[in-house]
Amino acid sequence: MALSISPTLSSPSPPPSPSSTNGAAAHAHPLLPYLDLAHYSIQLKQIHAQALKFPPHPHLLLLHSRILHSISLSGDVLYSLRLLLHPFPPLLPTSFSFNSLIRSFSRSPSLKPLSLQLYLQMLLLSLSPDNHTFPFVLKSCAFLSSFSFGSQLHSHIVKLGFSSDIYILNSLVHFYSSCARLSLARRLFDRMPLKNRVSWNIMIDGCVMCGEYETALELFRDMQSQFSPDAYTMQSALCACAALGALSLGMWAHAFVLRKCDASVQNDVLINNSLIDLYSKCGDIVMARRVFDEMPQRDVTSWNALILGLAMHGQVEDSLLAFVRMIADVEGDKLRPNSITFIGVLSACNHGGLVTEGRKYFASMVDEFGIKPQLEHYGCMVDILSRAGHIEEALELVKNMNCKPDVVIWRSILDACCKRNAGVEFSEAVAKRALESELVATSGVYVLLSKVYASANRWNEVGLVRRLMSEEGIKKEPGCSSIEIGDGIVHEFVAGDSSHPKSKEIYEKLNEVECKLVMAGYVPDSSQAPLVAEVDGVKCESLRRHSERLAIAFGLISTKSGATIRVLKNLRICRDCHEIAKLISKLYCREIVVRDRARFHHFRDGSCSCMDYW
DNA sequence: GTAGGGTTAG
Repeated sequence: MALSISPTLSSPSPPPSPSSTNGAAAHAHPLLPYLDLAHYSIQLKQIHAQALKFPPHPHLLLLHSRILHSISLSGDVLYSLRLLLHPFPPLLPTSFSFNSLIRSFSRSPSLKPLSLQLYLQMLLLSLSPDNHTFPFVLKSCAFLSSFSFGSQLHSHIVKLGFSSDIYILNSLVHFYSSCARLSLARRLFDRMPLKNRVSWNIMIDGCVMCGEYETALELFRDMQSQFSPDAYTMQSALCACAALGALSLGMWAHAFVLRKCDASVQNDVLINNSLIDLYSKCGDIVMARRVFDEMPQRDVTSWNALILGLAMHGQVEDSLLAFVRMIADVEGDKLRPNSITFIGVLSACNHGGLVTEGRKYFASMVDEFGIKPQLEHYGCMVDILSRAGHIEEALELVKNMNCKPDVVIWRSILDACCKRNAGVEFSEAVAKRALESELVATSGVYVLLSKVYASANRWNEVGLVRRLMSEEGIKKEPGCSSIEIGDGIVHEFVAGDSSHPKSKEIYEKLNEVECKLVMAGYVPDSSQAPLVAEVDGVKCESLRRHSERLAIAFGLISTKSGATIRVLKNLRICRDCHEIAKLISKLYCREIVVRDRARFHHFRDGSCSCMDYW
């Protein structure tokens, strides 16, 4: 009996070119062409209802599979799941129907765990996974970082003879790098009998995800002998350059997009967003703004990147103005801020010390925009309050948080206790909470606690902290600064470094600088370096060797007069180096840009863009 | 019917 569509059914217009991949049998049924239109989910359900009204039909099994597949594509995964588990009339589950559902589940963040369950269910029903099954399940494993599940899948793949399927291999490489097993991913990648552009993109992105930026860029170069980069490739390359923070490298990557990529890549929103981020992170906020102004289309992330970039560079007013422009729809972009927008806005308030505005934006995020604050928002807010001296209010906020405070939040408060001399006992209590909330012990809290003791002149306790650290095998992260000189070569310095070939000249320059500074009235401030003081014996000597100072001195002797000196530092810049950089910028007529762990400092004519609030 | 893309507190 032929199925017919009832007159009351609101059927979609027939597709322009009915297609099916299931061979002649698929074409045999008049309903099948409609089923490819996955987005007609209501109509699909109506077709399904019609199909159920009729007695079993020779094509019903096929029809059921196709309905399930198409509905799962339309996004109504729960309907598909019901269809699979409670089919009426009884439907024999097939690998195809399971694959359809596993795919739907692998695309939804909250349902990904269920796709692993479905895979197991498939095995229990003695259905054989095929070449389509594994990419979907591996995608879920990658997202969930389920290393053990994915490794077992790898064994199944080998056992079932799929080890040379390029889709499966690419999915495996992606899975291993998502689980931070980069060497496993790389081994698999290197041994692939055949690689395509996607294989390279996955491997490059894997390196970026795992922080292997130089390797990512090496692979990027290697890839080009076989494939031209696409938007995915460039996205990863730009991200690697941004993380390395070297401006000339970033400019090279931008030039690459402009010269070697077609218009679709150049106009890609994600690529342009990455360029805004790249220039912000490489210290050129003017170029970041230019990319933003000139990009053909913008989305929320474009605005977020601009707001965050401006905040990071201390252009607080412009950052908040960008937020106002964004919500006022001045550009006609019709965008609503998301939770990350508020990270940017609160971060701007924090860098500018704007407590009242910070409170206002935090409240409006919840009341006006209905965004539930996350740990990161509380982190910003606690930092805004405590750095401005409102430590009690910060603690009150922590008490009322909807999530557990992490070590970052406690460290913010401890940092404020330290800077504002909140009292040793109080600070000790905060340090205790910070240490308790730390999953893996790091040096940060100990360093702050030692500063608390140092500012109270309790040197015995400073020694005690040091002993505790060494007993627990915790080492202070060494300060490290880098500077890129003209030709793109990056020179790296650690505190007290004398390994650079030009070390002698660097220290001579440093002596010259300090003589000039002393004559200009500079007095060293060693209050922030209690731990180093003990190591080196003499405080002022240790301050003189801070890595950022060596990098700036090297910049002075290696770049032409008047050129901007750009330095990257892994830790926060100390107060004394900050003071020195301001004076150097004036005495030597140089702009000095320092990116430290938290933000950019632009030193110009004796003052800093952070207005000494950091 | 199959693989790969972004921004986030200190």
